[in-house]
Amino acid sequence: MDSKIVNLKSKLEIYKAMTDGGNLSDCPVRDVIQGLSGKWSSLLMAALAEQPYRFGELRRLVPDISQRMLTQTLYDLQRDGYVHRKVFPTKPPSVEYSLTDLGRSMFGALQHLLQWAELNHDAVRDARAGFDAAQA
Amino acid sequence: MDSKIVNLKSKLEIYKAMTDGGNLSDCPVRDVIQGLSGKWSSLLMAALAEQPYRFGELRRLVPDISQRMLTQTLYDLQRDGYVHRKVFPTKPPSVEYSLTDLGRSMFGALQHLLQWAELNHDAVRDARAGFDAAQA
DNA sequence: TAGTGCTGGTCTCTTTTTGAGACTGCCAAG
DNA sequence: CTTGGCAGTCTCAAAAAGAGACCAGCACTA
Repeated sequence: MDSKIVNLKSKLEIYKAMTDGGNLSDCPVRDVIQGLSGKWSSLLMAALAEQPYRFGELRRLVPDISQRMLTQTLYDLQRDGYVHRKVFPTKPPSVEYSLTDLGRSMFGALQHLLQWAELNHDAVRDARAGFDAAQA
Repeated sequence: MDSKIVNLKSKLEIYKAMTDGGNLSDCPVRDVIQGLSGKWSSLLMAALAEQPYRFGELRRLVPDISQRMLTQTLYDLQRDGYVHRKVFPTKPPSVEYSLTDLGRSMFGALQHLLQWAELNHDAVRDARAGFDAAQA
């Protein structure tokens, strides 16, 4: 049931990479993580990891995202090289979004976290409930 | 150099877990991911995975976080059960933050993503630069 | 021929979240 | 007696996100 951790850097080194020796505003690791830490990024990555989707399909698949945020999140994911945007010159034109190789590679890493969330969400729920009860 | 993926669910299943069969606003997986998707959560988790820190130490360690967001992010992480907050009754009282077992477990999963970011940030940078150039 | 709907968005307005920084109370050192 | 460290809170401004109207172009329908 455990997933093996192979060749990971020490925790110390990971943290160092995120502070980048003081050059905080330009730290590349934080820069990359920032792009993934939006509210909708991981959800859309998970959807597109399953299969390519069109704009309207994604909208129906994730009904509680606003059109504005769907547009913008897809734009950001495309800009960072995770998502490919292909326009078909039909009438009206349709647009298909799919993962790039880089996107699939990144999702391979993100997947661990999503998996953890699925396996442990009741522990988090319990912690939250207990904390709120103790505060009251 | 590759890290082995053991016993991961199919991509389809992960996405399904995030949509939870239509029960979107109450989906536990999205709920958990939401708590981690803040701007500072992963950075503070990485710091505390290295060693316990006090409030002021964290503030100096991450100089570009505002005091308000440091307080609030630590509060949220504590509420979700990842972080333990221990008050020492010195004068003035000092407060130490450390990871719980749940927090360490979660960081084990998060670590893959941080590691990926470190290994691939130049690819993302390149993609971004290329995209911006193409837009201009 | 007028109305309806689908395509993938943009625009504006309001609400929420975040950031910057002043302020608190307590105590110890200089 | 002023200064500084401790761990925050409070207020106000700026940025981000959400809600929903609106756009052009074409197909289908009545």
